[in-house]
Amino acid sequence: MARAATTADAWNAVAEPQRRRILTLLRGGEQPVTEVARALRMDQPCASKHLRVLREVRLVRVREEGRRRLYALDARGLRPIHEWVGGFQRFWNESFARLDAFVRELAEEERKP
Amino acid sequence: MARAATTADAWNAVAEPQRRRILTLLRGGEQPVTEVARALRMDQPCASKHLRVLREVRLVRVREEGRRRLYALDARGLRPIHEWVGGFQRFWNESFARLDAFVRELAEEERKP
DNA sequence: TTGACGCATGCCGATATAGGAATATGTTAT
DNA sequence: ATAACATATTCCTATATCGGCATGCGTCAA
Repeated sequence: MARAATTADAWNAVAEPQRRRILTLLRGGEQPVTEVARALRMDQPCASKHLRVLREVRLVRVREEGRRRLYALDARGLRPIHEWVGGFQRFWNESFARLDAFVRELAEEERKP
Repeated sequence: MARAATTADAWNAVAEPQRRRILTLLRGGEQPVTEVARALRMDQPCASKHLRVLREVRLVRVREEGRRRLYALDARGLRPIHEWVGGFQRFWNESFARLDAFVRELAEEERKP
């Protein structure tokens, strides 16, 4: 079995930094492809392809307006990610506490060997 | 350019469901490889490889104890993900009509700084 | 010492990228 | 009808998976 497709789910789609930049940009409102490309300094086919991935996992919606296609954010698919990661919240604070304790321990041993 | 390595960052590491299951399991405390494999019904080499990825992106730490290696959660790398996704929180509960309103609000604030 | 155990790594195969260039499709304007 | 514009798609190449399976390599026990 190969690696999961980027279109498999929001997790895979969002693992790509360019696509995250697109989503961030779209928080400012819907944008046509060319504008996305210009704002993020990528060429148009590249933007189209990333937007397609985002569309397939439903993180963006498209609206046709004349010859342009306006892409808009649909962040609902990010919610499960936020919730899953949120389940670790207490562990990253705890990690700091443990690390601090460990570091102090080391310093203590250093002082009186 | 090919797709980013799974070891490129926490985003890519965590895009794989099996690895997410491992992290969830490790919230219950450190575990040796075989135990991870048993609990998640994967074979040992598979567990080892996933754990290696998680180790390379520093989402887990290893501690050697005799012939076993105890893997422990280090959730700090999840924090940036939580924060980034959290930036979209206001966008997923609201209906899209409200979202439009919000966008206009932003534009308004932009106009008069 | 000889196994048995715990774990990591190597190889294979099928699949899927991301970006770049060229091109196809479709819409508006002249 | 034709040109200009906006977007999507196709072809290409290099690279990296993920799971199975076999194997290598320390470490502990009899």
